[in-house]
Amino acid sequence: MLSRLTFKRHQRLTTAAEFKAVFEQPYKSIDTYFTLLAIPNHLDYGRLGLAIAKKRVRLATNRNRIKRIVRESFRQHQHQLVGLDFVALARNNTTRASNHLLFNSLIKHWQKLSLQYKNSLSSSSVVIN
RNA sequence: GGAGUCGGUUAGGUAAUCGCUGUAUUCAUGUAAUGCAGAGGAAAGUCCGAGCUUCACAGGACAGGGUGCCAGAUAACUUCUGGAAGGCGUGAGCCUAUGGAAAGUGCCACAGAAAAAAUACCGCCUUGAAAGUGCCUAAACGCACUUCUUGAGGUAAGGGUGAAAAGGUGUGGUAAGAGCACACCGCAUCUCUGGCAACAGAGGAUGGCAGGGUAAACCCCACCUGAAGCAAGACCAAGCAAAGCGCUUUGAUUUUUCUACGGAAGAUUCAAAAGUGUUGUUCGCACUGCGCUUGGGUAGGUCGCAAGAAGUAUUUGGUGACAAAUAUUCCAGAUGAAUGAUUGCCCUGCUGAAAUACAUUUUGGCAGACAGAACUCGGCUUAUAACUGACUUCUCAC
RNA sequence: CGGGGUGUAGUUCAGCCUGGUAGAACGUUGCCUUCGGGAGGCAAAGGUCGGAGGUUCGAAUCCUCUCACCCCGA
Repeated sequence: MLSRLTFKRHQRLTTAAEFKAVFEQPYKSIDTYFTLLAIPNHLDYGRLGLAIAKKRVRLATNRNRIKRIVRESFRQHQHQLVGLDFVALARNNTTRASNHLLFNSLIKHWQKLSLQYKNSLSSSSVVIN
């Protein structure tokens, strides 16, 4: 099913309740450009929400650019992001960085968060056993 | 070539791969495939003006707000076009809330005699008194002159100011002076001529001048103006829970208490205004409890939502803004918010190097701005890359 | 998206409506007091009034444009 790299509406967080859930007790990954939050969603695909604050990125053009980059990166790496809900938050430096830098940063975030998720899965299974 | 003024155009292109939103068609009805469409000149600031929607209505008077040379354009405007006047610039050009200060009120710091109707300080002039000096005389009177002295009158020429000082210059005139008179200039009023008008005119007549600035101070005059906004509003679905407090004034009636016997305070009943909405007040209109505090529920979907004061082309009218006619086109509709990412080649600009026929070629590097629709239009303002046209001025060459 | 408000010493605010001198408190610095510090007393410094134009003789104040920040709204 996930052989194609699509990004459809159901793969996005749309309601306030879904966003609130992610902010409750997430796995975090932070660097100079982004703060990423993630929780398990018990689905066989990943979902992404964007929270680019107007306070952090003042111009609408830049906000749109950052959102597109995050979505594009998520689309390309969605195979390793199954079963998680993500929320991406922008930081102060994000506006000044080039597209290339942002892509590299995001790749590291995906790896880190998916690793955390897998570790927690294995540890919980050990406890059950 | 330098400096500058006024416009105009475009908003990098293309290919490959992977995506996003809407819509049409197809089928196996889906997390599908294919086709088509998919940000701007400012989408921005929200500074104006409209459409549209709601508020039982958009009605009157006053208040409040806006605009302010004239004529026109427009659905409308604080916009635009053409013209007038004033100012700035060598010039091309640019700027101007540009009606009224002889309707009234206010303000004009400091300085200055005075900041507005000059009882006008100093000064100047005439003159009375006083004092002094000189002449004369026996002395006084008298005459002449003087004054850190003083009274009365005339005067607005001059006066270290100030942003601003009461028409200017000259001549006459006078005790000194003054539009007091005259000449020229300026000003005001009336008239004539041109212009739809603002206004213009070294046209004519009259007037000695009519009394500073400020109206983006109040104000007067003319014209305009209901309010809020698509989170307006309509519908569907889901859902809960209500509680407490307060509610004026006047008149009359009955009654209780206090009393300095005039009254005062409280309660009952009735009547009248009443309360809310209509920007403020009032009349009018509509509705009938209203206000405050605490608490509870939902924040999902559909419509509004894109064929319009629409775009493009041509013709005609007009100096122009613009209008009319004909033909033709359908051109974004998202909602934690689509319109993108990567790479190659080309294009444009800047810059380095090399070659030479000295303004071309080759090659390398960097850059490609400002910025993202959120109901829709017409403007204004601000941000901003490149190309390009016309004109002005300066320098050099011919 | 729409509506509204605020920008003045280092900080929190007056002054603006009604135009001519920018002021208060806290803080800072210096001196006094104390064995020393704190508290207290005295004195001083510190301002493009967010920015740019306009009106006026003169603008923190009036008008226009602009830049930040804040608040409210199904």
